[in-house]
Amino acid sequence: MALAEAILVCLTEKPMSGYDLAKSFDASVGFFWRASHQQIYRELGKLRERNLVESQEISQLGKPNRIVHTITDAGRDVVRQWSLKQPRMPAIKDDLLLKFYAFEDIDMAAMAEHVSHRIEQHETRLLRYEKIKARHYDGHELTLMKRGKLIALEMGIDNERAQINMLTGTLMKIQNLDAAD
Amino acid sequence: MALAEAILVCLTEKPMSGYDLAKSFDASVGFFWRASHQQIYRELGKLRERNLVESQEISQLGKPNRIVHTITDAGRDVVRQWSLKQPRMPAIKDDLLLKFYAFEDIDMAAMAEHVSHRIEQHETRLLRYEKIKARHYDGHELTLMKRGKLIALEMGIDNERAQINMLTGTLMKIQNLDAAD
DNA sequence: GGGGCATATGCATAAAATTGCATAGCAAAA
DNA sequence: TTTTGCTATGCAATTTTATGCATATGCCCC
Repeated sequence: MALAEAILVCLTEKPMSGYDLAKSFDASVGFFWRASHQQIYRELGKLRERNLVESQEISQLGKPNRIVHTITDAGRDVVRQWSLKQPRMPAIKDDLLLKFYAFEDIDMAAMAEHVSHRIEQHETRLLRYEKIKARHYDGHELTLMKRGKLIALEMGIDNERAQINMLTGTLMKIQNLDAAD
Repeated sequence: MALAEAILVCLTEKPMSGYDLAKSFDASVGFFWRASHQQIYRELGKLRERNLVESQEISQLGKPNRIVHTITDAGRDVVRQWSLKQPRMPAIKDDLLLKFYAFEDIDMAAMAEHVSHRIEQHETRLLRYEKIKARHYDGHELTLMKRGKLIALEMGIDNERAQINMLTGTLMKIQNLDAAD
């Protein structure tokens, strides 16, 4: 249900087309809310019907027309109301953790591989977030909106660091296990 | 798709009824894979059709009959194959993080409330995991399967601690922001 | 004797998410 | 010159997840 809110939140910053939103989801919001362009287009239709966004077609030379969506006052109201509600605990669905539960029926070398790979992915993300922080926040004047985003970004950075630590520890445990046999 | 595998993994330990599985999902596996009993019953039907589990009805006095499901050799094979595949990065969907992106349209007191509440939830979980560890693992002889589960449990514990740290830092940032205005 | 709780399984429906397909024009590289 | 990639939007089908309802028995407590 909160895809609607995720889109509205993005539009509080500036009007965007579906394509912009999809990119935005890939780049920034995507860390904590993933959505495909199909989902976004469908949801935009619903939002328009509920009068939470207004849509305007803009002609472009050499490119297909773009439809730019602007959040309405009613849309902002929905965001405000939603912000008061308790966010629910995110449901984790992690294949990797699950594999530890089948330790007897599993290839241990593959398992170590998986963990190493996961560490690399978190390191890539960490690097990306740190670059964003350095480029867009350090030494910049911060509006209230930017402060909020910065906090979220720093939460992301903290989280990546924590994951890397945890997984590094896990990798050592697996290797010790291997040595003991 | 991996609900099937989650169930099979649980059944590698011992045969269980749908009800047992649902409880198991609530208690242990549930940290990284949540599923309702309806989902589980439906999936069990599919697993039976694919001959990955065998089901046997057992009469009980005073209680409804229970249907106990046992993993087959084919089922174990599926688990083994699945364990070789790279687990995908879990998709995070977190309302709370999203709210930081709408900082201008949001009630700051409510925000602090949300973060505090989230901290409490993580503390509750942490306590539960530590209890399980003390009761079932510390000072016990560890089979290979138990070692795997212990690693997963310790990952859970690490994770809860990290979340609590992160959120505590976040709470302070929000309060400083408030004081600055 | 009634209400609530735990055991035990399942259907029906609705909402949400994923995946594949389709279109269409321009630009740059191979 | 063909292919690849980016901009830009969307339908259709399927899968997954969530929510509410339905049933049946027995236990414990008030």
